[in-house]
Amino acid sequence: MPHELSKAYDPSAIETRWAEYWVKEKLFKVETPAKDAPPKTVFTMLLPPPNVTGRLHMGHMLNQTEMDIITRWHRMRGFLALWLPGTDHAGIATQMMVERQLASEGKNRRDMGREAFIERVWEWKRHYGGAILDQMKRLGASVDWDREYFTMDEHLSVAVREAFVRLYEQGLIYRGRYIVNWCPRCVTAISDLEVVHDDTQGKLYELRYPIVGGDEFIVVATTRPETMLGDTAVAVNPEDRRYRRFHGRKVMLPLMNREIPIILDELANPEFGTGAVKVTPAHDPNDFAAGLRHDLPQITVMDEFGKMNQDAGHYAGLDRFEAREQVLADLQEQGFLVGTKDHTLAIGKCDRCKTIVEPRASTQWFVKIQPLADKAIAAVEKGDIKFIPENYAKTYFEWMRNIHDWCISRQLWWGHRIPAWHCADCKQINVARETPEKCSQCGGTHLEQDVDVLDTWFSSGLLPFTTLGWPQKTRDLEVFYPTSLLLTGFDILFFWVARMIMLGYHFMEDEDALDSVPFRQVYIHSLVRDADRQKMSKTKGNVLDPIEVIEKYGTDATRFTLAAMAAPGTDIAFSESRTESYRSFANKIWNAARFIFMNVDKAEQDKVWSLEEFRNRKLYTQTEGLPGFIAHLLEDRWILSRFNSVSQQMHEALAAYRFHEAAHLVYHFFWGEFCDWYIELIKPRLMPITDTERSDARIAFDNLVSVFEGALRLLSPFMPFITEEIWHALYDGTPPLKSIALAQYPQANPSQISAGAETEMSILQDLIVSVRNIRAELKVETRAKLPIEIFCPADVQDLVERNRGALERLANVESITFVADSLAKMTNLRTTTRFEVRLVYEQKIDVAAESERFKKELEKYEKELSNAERQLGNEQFLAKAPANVVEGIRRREGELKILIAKTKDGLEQLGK
RNA sequence: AGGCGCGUAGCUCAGUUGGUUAGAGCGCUACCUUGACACGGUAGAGGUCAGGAGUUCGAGUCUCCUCGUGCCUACCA
Repeated sequence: MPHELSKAYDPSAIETRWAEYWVKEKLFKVETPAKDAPPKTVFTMLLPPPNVTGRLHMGHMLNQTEMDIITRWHRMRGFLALWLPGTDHAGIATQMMVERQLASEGKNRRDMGREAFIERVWEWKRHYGGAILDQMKRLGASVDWDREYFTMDEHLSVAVREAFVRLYEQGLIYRGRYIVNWCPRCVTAISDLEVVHDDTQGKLYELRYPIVGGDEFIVVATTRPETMLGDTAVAVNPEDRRYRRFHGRKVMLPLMNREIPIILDELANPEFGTGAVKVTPAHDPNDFAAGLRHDLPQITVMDEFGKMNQDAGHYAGLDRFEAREQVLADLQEQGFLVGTKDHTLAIGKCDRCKTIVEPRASTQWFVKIQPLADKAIAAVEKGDIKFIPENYAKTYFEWMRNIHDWCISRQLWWGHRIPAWHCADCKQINVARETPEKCSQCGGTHLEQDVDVLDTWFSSGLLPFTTLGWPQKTRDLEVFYPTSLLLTGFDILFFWVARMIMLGYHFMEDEDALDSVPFRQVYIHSLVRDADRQKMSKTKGNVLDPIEVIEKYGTDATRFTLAAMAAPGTDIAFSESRTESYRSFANKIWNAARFIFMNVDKAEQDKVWSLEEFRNRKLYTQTEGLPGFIAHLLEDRWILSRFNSVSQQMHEALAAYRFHEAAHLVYHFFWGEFCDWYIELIKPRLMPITDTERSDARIAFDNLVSVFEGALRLLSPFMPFITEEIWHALYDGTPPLKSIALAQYPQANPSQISAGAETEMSILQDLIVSVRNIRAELKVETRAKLPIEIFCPADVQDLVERNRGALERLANVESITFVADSLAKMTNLRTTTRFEVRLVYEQKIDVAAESERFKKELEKYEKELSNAERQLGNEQFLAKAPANVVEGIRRREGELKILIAKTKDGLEQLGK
């Protein structure tokens, strides 16, 4: 038996099967086109590489669903669509993960040594690193798995070294001692972006420092009293008169009994606190800068673990927070603590482990960012890169224009090791692509590679071109760069997007690429929140696991939910009730298929219709409309018109990344038009008896299957699984292509759009709904067929005559009588501007309810009429509004007058 | 401190350049197991678009203010 579809739609029974099939058959593999190959329009997109330690969350799923819809759409439109997947080695995150694992075995990395540890991480990666990509396969992501990359792959590592060396040679990478954000738990420097700020209730302590050679004091304020151990000055503002007498004096630093100068510096803001500020150059960025201006010594009082060191006097060995308490106690005891105030401050914490970050002077590698930023700003200003929604460009500019140099060295083991070798003999730094044999300056051979690794984002910032083979001049780079689109969340706008723009622009300009931007468009999607609009977070415990949702409702329904809720620029409050309803939608599609297949099978048996002939028409290769569609009857002309209108609108929606609009369009078309009306209208034609009927049935089947097949293609990027399953079944398991994903996406054929058919259909629908409506109102028994009377103009009468059967069947009508006079004074009536229809039914009606309804209607009409009249009476309006708007209102005014008169008649009649 | 966003039906959300009667899903009410589907069908109720002022012939849509709410950025001790 052909067309086998199980009775109930069960996503779990089909989805894993197709997911595996797509991967196994390498359906989305993209061969590099040969030089002399006929040119094809190319669509390239990079998957934002998830952390290799990652597990799929709703944000990923939204991101990937949107990317997949866009990629599948382009592929079906005939583009050479390359979607490149991969994972990120995620320095800190991965190292932490493995360290935790080691800890549970009672080991730690320092005991193991660097090499053994790294080997252990690789081992971990081999075992667990593919998890998130396996989850992706389950989503149906149509990536080219043969091109999967890992940011620590050999060829990507070569590219990273190349990029580093070039930037160094260009003077855009330097090494120096500066204040950086230091995480004492991760024991590494982190960039500004990796610090998250939390408003915290803290204290502001006021300390008094005695002036040397007198009995006066100067009072300074601090939130981190333990750093006073490293103070090397006190600053006052040169303009601040209060402290004029202290200019040139020194203070005795309490506890440490060290004389330190009073300096004059803008650092001190006379408006804040006492106007005097302690200066700790080794532990505060502002103080650090002031220290350089005044040539102050830097005294580091903490070690890399956040413990006080030997320069912290007898506090050495204490943890920084213990030291704080101890210092305060001692200051208090010795009378130097003069005040404690509540103070809220945005305290910086490590993005990874939430440990309070310690600003710390240390030697690090930096990228001199301004020259790169300038070009990257220009690229967006010029429109070479477009942000969608546009307002993200603002955020981008805001950040780029206030950018600081980028600290790219990390004191980790897992990552790309910095390609710099220190000469033990002459201290020369040798930056090189390959491990150097001897020092370039002194020729010595005692070279040690720098121990630091690069910030993870340094390598991911290069991906748009390194994944295509850079630094070699590959054919891939020629064909696929620049990528077409970057689709990602705003949370990595600065981390990743901005850096890709800076680095892509920089390096690909070097390559003299025709277009050096890494991507032409950036679509920023919104955050997926929970049903209560709360941000999903592990600590809140409100994280929805996409895999669980998929298991409950199916991947298609979950994908569709995300697409349907993904209006650009607004967050998504994910609600399972929506997913439930889209599972119903999938079920509807399933059952429509079953209905069609059931009839098709019978028609084939009866030799009424032939799948083979249908197959030969090759609809799936057609780009425009539904070729071969024969439309004499209204429902056929109408559904063809609707199909093309919807195709057109979907194209516009997808081109603008308006996923929710596209989803709603296809949903409404399939359910509200194709199923609710078209299938219902066509049903009688599917069971022919006479020869005439048989020949019409052939047309009916052709049309039914054509529209259905077209609708599957429209739906396919959104719901790839169910459409694949049904499409294969439609062709008896031997489809003309390996996948619906390789078929053509329907595009509108304007000549198949018929305003006339759509208008006529809407009148017929109104008529049917009106009769049903009267029946419901009168509580007519469901099965009872009743006569109706219609008063209407000749064209509507003609329309009804042509579709008499449909009206009778769908509205449960026994007979139709056209009357010559208005029915306005009759009961059981519905009135529109095109017709009056009355149900012939002798039964007491609920006069009160009926007149209530009339009154309500009347009120509505009158309000609208007064609005219309007001506008039409306004000369300004007539003069300035466009003609079609005026004309529309004028026409509506006429209609309203008629409706009001008729409704009044009806009311009067009820009164009798 | 700056910047961005949100407030539309009971709930969750749409509503692109201002233009005729503001939509969807869920929920709710009534009826219906009709040969694809109760994950269904038919009909229905439900909104002074947070509040105020302004621009305009015309504002859910543009401007300003107020209230409520969320987020991002920032080196104020």
